[in-house]
Amino acid sequence: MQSTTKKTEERRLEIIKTAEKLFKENGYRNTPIDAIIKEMGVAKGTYYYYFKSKEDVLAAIVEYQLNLIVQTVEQIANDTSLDALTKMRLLLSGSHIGDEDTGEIVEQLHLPVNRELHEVTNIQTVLRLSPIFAKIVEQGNRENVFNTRYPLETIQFLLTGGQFLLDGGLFNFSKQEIIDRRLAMQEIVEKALGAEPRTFDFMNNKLFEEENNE
Amino acid sequence: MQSTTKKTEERRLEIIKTAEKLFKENGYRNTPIDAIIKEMGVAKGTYYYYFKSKEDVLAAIVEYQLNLIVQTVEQIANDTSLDALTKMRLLLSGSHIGDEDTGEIVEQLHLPVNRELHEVTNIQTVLRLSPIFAKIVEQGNRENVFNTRYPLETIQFLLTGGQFLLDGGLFNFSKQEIIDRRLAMQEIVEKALGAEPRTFDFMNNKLFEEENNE
DNA sequence: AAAACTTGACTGACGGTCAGTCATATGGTA
DNA sequence: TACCATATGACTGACCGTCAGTCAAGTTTT
Repeated sequence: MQSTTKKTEERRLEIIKTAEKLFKENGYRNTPIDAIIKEMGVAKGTYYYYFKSKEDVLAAIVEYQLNLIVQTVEQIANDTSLDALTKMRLLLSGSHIGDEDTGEIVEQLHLPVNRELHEVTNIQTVLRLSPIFAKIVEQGNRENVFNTRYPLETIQFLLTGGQFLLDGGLFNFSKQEIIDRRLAMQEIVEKALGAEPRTFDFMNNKLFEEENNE
Repeated sequence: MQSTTKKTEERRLEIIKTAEKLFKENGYRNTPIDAIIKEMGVAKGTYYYYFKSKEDVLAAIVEYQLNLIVQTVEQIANDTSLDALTKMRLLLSGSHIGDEDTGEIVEQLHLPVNRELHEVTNIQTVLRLSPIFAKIVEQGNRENVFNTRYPLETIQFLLTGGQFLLDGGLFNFSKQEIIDRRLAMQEIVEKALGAEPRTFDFMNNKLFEEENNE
């Protein structure tokens, strides 16, 4: 029973990973299920034994990626030895939150062809991360580095803005436009959370290191 | 020649309106082009004479609706007799920006079935309204009621948050959750624009009048 | 033997194409 | 003015290819 379950889980994961790869290469719409099963060398029915629809595997991909991220974020958020600002720095310094897993493929993600992928990811990201971040904000309130009346709602708003406007790949901004928006976002975050100006400088650290690369 | 051209425009609009109606009733995906042409009593080819794809008419619907809104917004924004805060009040008081045209149908729009409709609408709304609002913010800076370093980027962030989180129908929030988020949003807007607290009270006026209805 | 898993041919829906029809307009000719 | 030829734009609907999803039957595992 255990080995079966494990095997089943493996198959499921194999489909997820294969689909993820193909979706990122060619886009969700341009990837027929036939392509996935051909790549895997299995029959159509096998796919539908594990997933009930095409969208279903999309949701699974997002859930899988997001679980990894949530794990990391939660670990930091729950570390009682860290103050709120340190937690924020660890979570937000460098580039986007979602980068950890997707990493080098991020470029491909920005194809207009991948709207479906983004859409689901963005919404889920906001919904799952906001309660965790809200805890940190509350901690920051207690530590007197933040001053926020509605921690959850505020962080949810900020995450939404950041996710959809910057990380989501929905808007096709140029490199410079992204920089401008990230700088503005830092100010908005500081003001919204009631933190001192420049408290969130770490959000844009890497921006200037990489600025001259292209 | 003129009458021909006009007739052409009418047909195009007829398709847009028919498609809009069916999309809102049954969702974008669940509305085959065959349904649109059947409703109109024309042939498939007629549709493709005016639109090159199914997505094409979606974009046209959004463009049409948005043009109406942009017109209204621009009129207020360009009124030299109004100060920035009055403009903001006129544009933001009451409920969502996008309500003017969609109005009573808003409920239907919240079906999960209409993601495609939202997505395009949301993005376009942000892109087209942000430069106009930015002008108002700059005016507010000059009038010393606002204090914003990055007017365009800030307003774009705020619009994105508001649009996707609240107006977009992407998140299925309950009535109470929406109220909480709108209250939080007011504070964020005030802080981000550097306005005095409660300056944007008008954003949530109608909230409390309607609160007891359901 | 039962249950879990796999197969792949098949179906139906649907987006999109295209050769062709028809009414009206334009314009040349006598 | 009457007549014919040519062009144009709107429209038709049969047809095609793709693809998500089904299912009855087979194979493997427990």
